[in-house]
Amino acid sequence: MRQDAVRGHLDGLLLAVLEQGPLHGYAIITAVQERSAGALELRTGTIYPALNRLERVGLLRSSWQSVGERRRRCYELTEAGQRTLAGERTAWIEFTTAIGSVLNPAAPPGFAT
Amino acid sequence: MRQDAVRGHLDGLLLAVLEQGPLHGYAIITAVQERSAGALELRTGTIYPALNRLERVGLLRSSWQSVGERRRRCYELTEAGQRTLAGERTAWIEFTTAIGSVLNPAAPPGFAT
DNA sequence: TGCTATCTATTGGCAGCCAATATATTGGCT
DNA sequence: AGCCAATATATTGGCTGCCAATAGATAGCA
Repeated sequence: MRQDAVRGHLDGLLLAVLEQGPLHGYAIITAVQERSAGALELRTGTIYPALNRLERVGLLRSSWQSVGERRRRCYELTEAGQRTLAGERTAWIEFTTAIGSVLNPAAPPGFAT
Repeated sequence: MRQDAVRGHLDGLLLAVLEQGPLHGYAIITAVQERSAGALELRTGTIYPALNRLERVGLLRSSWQSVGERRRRCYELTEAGQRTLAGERTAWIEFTTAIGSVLNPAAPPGFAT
């Protein structure tokens, strides 16, 4: 998988893994990795700025937690984030439909199978 | 549809529309537009450099044609281009599978429907 | 005489992800 | 005790690759 593959779809990925409950940054990376069967390996330089941006625009909310001496910053979806996630899913379908129909055109009308 | 949406998939689109026969640049734009039901509107600044690049690396071959006074540059797939197209289709499936499985996770094992 | 469609082409810009880098804790293995 | 991998957060600079803007030419129609 091309490293740059998530370009344009990162927000949707982040929102999606946070849908089922709060996660901290490192856990988000592993969650995306697991759910994509290892295909998508996000880097810290990719997600931390993105998470900050998503919080800044009100799609996420964060809070610091402590596990012993270790601090974690947990992110969770806001209501706006949930609505945006729904929009991202719709956009994803439109996107794959568009590209897919060019890449694999349907048989023309009247084409006998 | 985001304008920037084809990023990373442009080559596949160009190769795919050329699979069924040679086309010139302008016709490629309309072909992509039609096959995507209007969703994808490529610009000249997008495709001409891309077509040149694909020819330079041997995936396309071009020839000038004349229709009256008007000149057209027709592109067609080389054999390498056909092989690359097949690879692009495989990569597309892997890509959509990866993103899709994160965006819309399958029900976990044991989840009663 | 314009306006739209057809046709090719180049350049600069910039959005957005990544590599590299920095820092610190924790737990297991030897 | 010492080392290393895993866990955890964060920033910066850079580059890829598409797009907007621009340019120019022919053709047909109102």
